[in-house]
Amino acid sequence: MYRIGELSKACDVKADTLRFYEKHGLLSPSMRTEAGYRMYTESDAERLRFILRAKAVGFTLAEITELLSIELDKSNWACADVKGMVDIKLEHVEEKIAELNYFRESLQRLSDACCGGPESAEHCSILEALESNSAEVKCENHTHQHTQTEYKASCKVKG
Amino acid sequence: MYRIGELSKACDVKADTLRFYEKHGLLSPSMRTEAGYRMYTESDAERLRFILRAKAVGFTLAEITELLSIELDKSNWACADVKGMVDIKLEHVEEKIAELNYFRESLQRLSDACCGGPESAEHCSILEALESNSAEVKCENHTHQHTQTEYKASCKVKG
DNA sequence: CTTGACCTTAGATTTAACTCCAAGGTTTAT
DNA sequence: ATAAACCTTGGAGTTAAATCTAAGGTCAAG
Repeated sequence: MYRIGELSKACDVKADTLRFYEKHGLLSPSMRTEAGYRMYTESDAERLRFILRAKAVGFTLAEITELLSIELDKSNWACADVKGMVDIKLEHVEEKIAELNYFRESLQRLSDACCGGPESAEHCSILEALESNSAEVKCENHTHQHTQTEYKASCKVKG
Repeated sequence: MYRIGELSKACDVKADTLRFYEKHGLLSPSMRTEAGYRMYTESDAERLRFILRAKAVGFTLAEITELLSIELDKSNWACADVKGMVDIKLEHVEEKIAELNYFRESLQRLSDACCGGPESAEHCSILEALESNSAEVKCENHTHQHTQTEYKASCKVKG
């Protein structure tokens, strides 16, 4: 059992945010002490972590509420309805994964290109890395100085 | 070359949003007509698509600005600095991908469980699907009615 | 038995990211 | 040549998601 300050510290959110989530129906403490203090269980903490993860990948609180509402228990939902709902979310998530893979590949290409070798190239921005799908994308320092000695070895200047 | 309304329609954003992005340094039209109309090139459109993709996976405009600023051209950046910056973003993206995979697996498990067969189970919410890493997660309709006949066939009622 | 670190509520304020509005200039179609 | 459909700017308003403030109650330590 955590008091609001403890949970807030443990999950790196403000206590105010937890009260805000409660007011908006995302997360309510499982109990209150006699004095009215909120007491959160491990399962509440679990739910909070879910919310924070979902937020981190771009779901809005409204969408998260919807995700969390996917529960059959004692409801009158047809399981086909639930399945449909889940499958829509699933598609949504898969799209996001595809987009992130696109970013990852582009960033990787950019990272590999930079200081990766002595080859010359002009493709030195994210956007150029994105546009290009060739292996040609190489980045080499043209005019800029290297100030951090520990990295100098890996960066060769074109003569 | 697109006028603001054309680009806005093509990318499904408001013209106001494009002006907003311009004011905040994310995207400026490559030129203006004599009358002051904004004219966007294909490359501007490319940049806009990048912004929108990044937004969709949870980057803030400030982070996107930073991503877009990763350009070496004529700068005094040491390429090690740029590489460091890119690698940090890369880690960030990889974390997001990991989180989304976690969602995807959970949703998939939930989807598979629902209406997947006649077995009984109580694990019918996202949170329960998340907690569980066993194959036991099966969802079957207990008390709810099926109203959509086209789905009835795939849902078996426990007698 | 009080000091300081916690907690409570209600409500005001902030921040990011739009979104809208007013007053007016430009283009295009009839 | 004029109405409809564009565009311009500056500034105000909105929404989501916190974050802060004020006024006070609770609790463990010294």
